[in-house]
Amino acid sequence: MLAHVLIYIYVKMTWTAVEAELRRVVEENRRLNGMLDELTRSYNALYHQLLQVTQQQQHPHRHPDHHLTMNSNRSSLTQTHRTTAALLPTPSSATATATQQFLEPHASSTAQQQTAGNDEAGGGEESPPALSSAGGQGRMGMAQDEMKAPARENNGEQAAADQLPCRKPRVSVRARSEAPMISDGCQWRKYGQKMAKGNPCPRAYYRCTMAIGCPVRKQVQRCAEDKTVLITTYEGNHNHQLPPAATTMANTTSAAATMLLSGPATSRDGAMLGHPAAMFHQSFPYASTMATLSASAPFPTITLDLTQTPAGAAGLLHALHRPPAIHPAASPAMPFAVPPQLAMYLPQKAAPAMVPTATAGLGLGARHPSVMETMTAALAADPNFTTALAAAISSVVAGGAHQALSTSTPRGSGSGDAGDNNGNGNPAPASAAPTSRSPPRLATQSCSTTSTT
DNA sequence: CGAATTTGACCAGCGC
DNA sequence: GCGCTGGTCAAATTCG
Repeated sequence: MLAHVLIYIYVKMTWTAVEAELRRVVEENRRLNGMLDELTRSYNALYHQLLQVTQQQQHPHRHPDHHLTMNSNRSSLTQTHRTTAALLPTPSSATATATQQFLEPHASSTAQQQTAGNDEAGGGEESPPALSSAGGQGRMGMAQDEMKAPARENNGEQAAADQLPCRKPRVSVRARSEAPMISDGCQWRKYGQKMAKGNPCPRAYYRCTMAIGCPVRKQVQRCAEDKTVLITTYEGNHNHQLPPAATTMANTTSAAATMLLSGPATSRDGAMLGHPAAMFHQSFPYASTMATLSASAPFPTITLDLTQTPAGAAGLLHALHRPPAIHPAASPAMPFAVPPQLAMYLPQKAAPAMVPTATAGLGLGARHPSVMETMTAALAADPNFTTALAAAISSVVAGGAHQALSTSTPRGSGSGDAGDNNGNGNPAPASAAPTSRSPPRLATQSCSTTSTT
């Protein structure tokens, strides 16, 4: 009898917690919907402005200079592939296309094909199915063309890419690490080392060996100014399934890049008020200090700087776990897409992985501690964060990840998902309300990093 | 002995 | 055209 009463009380409490969480999620969802409407309206306005400008100017080669703001880059790069906004199907898809094109001509062409049935094939190069399909299929599709060109033939592909106005984009991660190379879950084989100009430290070249013919390369180099800073630059798309550890890093970079692409540079542009960039930047003002995008020729490069102030790093981590909703695979309704380049890191199974209210960080960290070591390094200096981290570890150790997922412990452990969310590494937007950046979230993120140290 | 790393050579792009 | 630089290759070497 007593057991029944206890069970009843337990269920009651749990239900109350669930209800509270549900209300919060609904509220957040409403807020995001409003944001989405706002974005759509802004894009419509911008689209018409762009059309007007295009009609007025009629300049085929408008932006020969690569050193432009991100806005300019997008437009110029887009125009390089196709003839300006006249081809842009709809404001929303156009934006996605522009973003994709900026980073990956291959995928952009696909996106264009899908949206407008236009088969320009992105300036002549082959156009794999790419990101059109959600998650891993998209990635695998993207890699198909590259699979055709193992080893040597990659040169040919690269040569073809070289002819493109927009070469393969890169994702660069700056992090403090004593290790010669950060562990990102993939297997790499060193194939070269060079002394780069202006840096006493050699630059090492690695290629992914997790699959035959995987075209992904990465460069590792220590920062000249601060040799404790390790700069890792990724290039290319994997043609194979990524281990969860790899997807972790991937999610980090992809989320940051997504945020970035819609962010800093554009927000500087007054005309872009209402742009998702501006909006996201309002939410994550620190992002501009943590991530930068450079389209300086020939590689557009997204740089994630995890070496800066702990507060900023923590903020970035917050942000990194927020944008999943803007990933096309996860939320096709959003008007802008994750960069295909970064999509290589995205989870193979996007939808199932999107566990609501789950904080990616915990799952990531719980599974692959070493992956987040760079962030750990950046964050370790913050005492408050360390405290939160310790709390998170305690809760996880005590309750277990899955229990943490259950709503029996309303907020704190509720943010933890040590489960499959990893594949995605991103929490549902509902759990990522800017206003509800609760310590548990921080803690869970830190948790992922702790195990690395 | 096979796999991984090292390292000098080669090639292509770019600026002058 | 020439030199510089980044990126890659492949033979030699090292490692497990």
